[in-house]
Amino acid sequence: MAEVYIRVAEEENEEPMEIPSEDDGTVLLSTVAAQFPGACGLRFRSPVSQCMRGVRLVEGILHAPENGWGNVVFVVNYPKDNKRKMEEIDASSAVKMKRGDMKTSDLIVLGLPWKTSEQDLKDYFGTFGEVIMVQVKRDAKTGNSKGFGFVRFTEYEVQEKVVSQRHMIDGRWCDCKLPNSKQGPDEPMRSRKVFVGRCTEDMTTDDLRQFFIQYGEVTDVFIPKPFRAFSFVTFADDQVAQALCGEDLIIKGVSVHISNAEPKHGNRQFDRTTRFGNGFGAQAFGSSRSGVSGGSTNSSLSNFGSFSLNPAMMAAAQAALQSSWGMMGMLASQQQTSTPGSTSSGTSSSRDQSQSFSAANSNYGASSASLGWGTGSNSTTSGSGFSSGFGSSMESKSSGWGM
DNA sequence: GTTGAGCGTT
Repeated sequence: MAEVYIRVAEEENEEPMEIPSEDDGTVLLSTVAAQFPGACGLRFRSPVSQCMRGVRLVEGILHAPENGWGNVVFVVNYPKDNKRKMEEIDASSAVKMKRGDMKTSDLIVLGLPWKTSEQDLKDYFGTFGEVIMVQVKRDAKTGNSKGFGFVRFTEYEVQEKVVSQRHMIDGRWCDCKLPNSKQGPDEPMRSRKVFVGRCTEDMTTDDLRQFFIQYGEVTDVFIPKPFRAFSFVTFADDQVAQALCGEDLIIKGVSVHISNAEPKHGNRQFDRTTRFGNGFGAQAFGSSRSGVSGGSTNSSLSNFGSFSLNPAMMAAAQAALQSSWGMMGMLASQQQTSTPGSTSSGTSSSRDQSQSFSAANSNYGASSASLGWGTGSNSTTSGSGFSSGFGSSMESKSSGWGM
């Protein structure tokens, strides 16, 4: 049977990407999320009513509208669209807004194929917005690329977009970040990254990404190589990350432990515990919890008041609603296995430039196919325990976590 | 087997 694709785009007018449906005509949310990280649903403009309509979503499975998927371009829903109003009063974004003058800076582009040229970078990044400058760093003598470069945009919004996702450039996944030289005291980071302990060797970056996406948008997964039984998962939203700390989650039938990611060695950290001290009704935080993993929790819950809970609660609610991991896993395992060997993506550490896989969108996510984890019971992870990581340590991460 | 790469000649 011929494969059926549906057309999905981030915005109504953007160029759609084709996403494969399942044999039964449904589309897995995880398939959508593989291309649009953080996606939580789809909507489309009804040709009849001209209104946007939601696509039915049950247990992680998207069901076609009554007349089938057709040619309509479906638009991705993100949790933040629902959250935005609340986020506007969220402390962190309020602080961000307050700071106002957001200028662009050079971004380091890591993981470039050796062959990538400045023109290639310009062509690629030009699709995001106006590019002021690109560089590929090369060895002075040989002229060979060092595998990284820099890019700068005119618009800060574009920069934010670019750092928020990974980039397929000439067949390799690349990361764009603020360079070390630029992440100074004025770009503090609350930790969006968690440490995942007790990992097993068969957990791939895709496995982790697909698992953790149920809690919120995942921006990075790092698995040290060679195998070291732990990994790092970075979320778009620090509160999601913090909410997970302390949890024991079941991935592929294995209990992993989530805790704070410690600042990477070599990361300068400026101690800047006073950041919150002024301007906002923030005296409450002043009481320092300097340690990362302090013990006592319950006292600090009250401080943040109503708003701090929202993103994490959304995450929890989402997790509860999509208790479907067993099912998704089973469906995924019906897809054809492919992708010879490669455990794929992530911030892959092998600089094996020999990989020349076709950059075409083809079958990302197919690599998740082989996961046949038997338990249908991830639900154990969601209901309980989401409270534990809550109170502690939300406030302390004013900086130093630029990871 | 519970804390990760790589960071800018001019």
